[in-house]
Amino acid sequence: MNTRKTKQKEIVYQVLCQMSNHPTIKELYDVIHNENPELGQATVYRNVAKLVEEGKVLKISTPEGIEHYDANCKFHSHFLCSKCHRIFDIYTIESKDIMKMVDNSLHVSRVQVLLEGICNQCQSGVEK
Amino acid sequence: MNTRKTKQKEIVYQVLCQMSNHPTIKELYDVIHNENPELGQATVYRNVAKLVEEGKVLKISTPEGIEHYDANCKFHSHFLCSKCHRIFDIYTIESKDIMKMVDNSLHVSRVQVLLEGICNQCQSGVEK
DNA sequence: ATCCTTATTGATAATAATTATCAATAATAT
DNA sequence: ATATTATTGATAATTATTATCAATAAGGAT
Repeated sequence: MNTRKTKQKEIVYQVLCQMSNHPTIKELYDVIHNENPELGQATVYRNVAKLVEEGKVLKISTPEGIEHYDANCKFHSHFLCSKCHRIFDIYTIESKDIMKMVDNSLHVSRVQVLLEGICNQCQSGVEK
Repeated sequence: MNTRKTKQKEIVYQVLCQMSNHPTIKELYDVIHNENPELGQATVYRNVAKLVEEGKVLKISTPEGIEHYDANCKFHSHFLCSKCHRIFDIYTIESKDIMKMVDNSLHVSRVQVLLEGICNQCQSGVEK
């Protein structure tokens, strides 16, 4: 007996799966806590960390500091809007095409591509 | 008169330029503070942030949480070793090749590529 | 060169994010 | 059903970053 299946961990994972906006821990916790007031935030931290270790959840690091999380672990890239700070998915980049550009003596287990710029909506003047 | 040239800012930049190991703020501060005991850490935080804004310094975000900084702003990618946690430069990836894979209606101002894996040295069993 | 204005600094307090602690609870092997 | 111990919940502790504010100094004006 080394790792146990708990209601809390299942809730954390399920809620994250339903969120497609790459939430921060805080945003994830708020949603979870709303429907499960007894589920504490330390538990959210612990379980998200475990899910990341297990490879079931992706941690997205941006230059804006706070980490975002994504239950979609199939390779894809992200676009961060410097204005509205939202993260969008980019599916047109293939990891194998990036790997072609890397010396194959390197043992690469993960590739993360982050684009930064102004999203179409912010570009077209729709103000915050 | 809007922004001033200060000794402190110059020191922060020069020391970072001499460090090729992508230091964290703490590592940068330690080196700076060693030779300039009067230069406080809030000043390092402030000036690094300014240099990043001005585009003279690059902020590198990794899934390990803390930010690293790089005075080399010419496009290049990074390889993070999951074992020794060092960051290596990768020069074989071209940003224009990545941009070819992105819908060109998107206004992209920066591209960040991070590879994760085990570096050659850790791979070959040289223990920590 | 001296004076003025105010951006910047240094020291530290405040805030925010994350991790550690620990008794109580609950998952699972026996 | 019982025993073992991983996990939880609540909170304290820690760490990282930002804000505050009086003192300093950059650099334009005189």
